[in-house]
Amino acid sequence: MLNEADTFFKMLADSTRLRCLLLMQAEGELCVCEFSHALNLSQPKISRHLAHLRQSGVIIARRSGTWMHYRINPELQGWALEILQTTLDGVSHTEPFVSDRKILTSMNKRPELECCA
Amino acid sequence: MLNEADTFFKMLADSTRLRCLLLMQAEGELCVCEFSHALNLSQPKISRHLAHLRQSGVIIARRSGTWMHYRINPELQGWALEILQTTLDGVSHTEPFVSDRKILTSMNKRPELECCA
DNA sequence: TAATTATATACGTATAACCATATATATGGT
DNA sequence: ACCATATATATGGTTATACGTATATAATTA
Repeated sequence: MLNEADTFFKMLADSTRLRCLLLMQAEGELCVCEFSHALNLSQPKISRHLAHLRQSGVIIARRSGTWMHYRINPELQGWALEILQTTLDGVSHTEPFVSDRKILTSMNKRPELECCA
Repeated sequence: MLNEADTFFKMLADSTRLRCLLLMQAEGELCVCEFSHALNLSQPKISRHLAHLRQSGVIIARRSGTWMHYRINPELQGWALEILQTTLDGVSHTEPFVSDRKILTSMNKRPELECCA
């Protein structure tokens, strides 16, 4: 997918998806429970949006045990990757993005940070 | 408007609006008849999308006689302006953007290029 | 004032997007 | 096999978006 530029922007046009994307852009790989905790949104809601992002090719997934880890697709076209970074730089100091990162980094029992990566 | 980043991306998430925006980003100020001609889309369709872009603050308008000239809002936040340029650079060599510009520049009787700017 | 050109809006409809809740699957451990 | 945890999907309802067509407004000119 992602032949069409407007498809890429559709993925950024929902606040839940944008928060997830910028969290990944800032922090790298994250799993569903981390998104759910950081954004304080239900697991099905997060999961559905991540599935959406994955289907459109913006992110990729990796399973590790029961955890699914998601990250920005490094094979995205250069301009798309650049836009993600520009957006992060532009809005990372504003809400809700500040809180999202803060809550994430203060989360304990994060899967990635334990044994099982 | 445009407090919210996802609102900005919503504006880019429709192919008609994206084509109009990139045409403005590339060519500067344009009027409705030029969009309608270049994209080969009906006047009401173009006009409605431009109104949408204007309401969200992404573009601004200037009247000159019967013509309405639209252009990218120069007071957009820096990151938003940067994204428009990055997008243009990234996709301007692909369809439908190539054709749009080609048809625009080969259009005769363009208002801006005559007396009445 | 009437006609013409350029643009904007209104109306009805179709489709798509999002949501909350409930349930299903998948993995690992006992 | 059973249970617990992590994640995914399905269902039904609500709202938002986009569309084509018709019509309205706004400015210009005769």
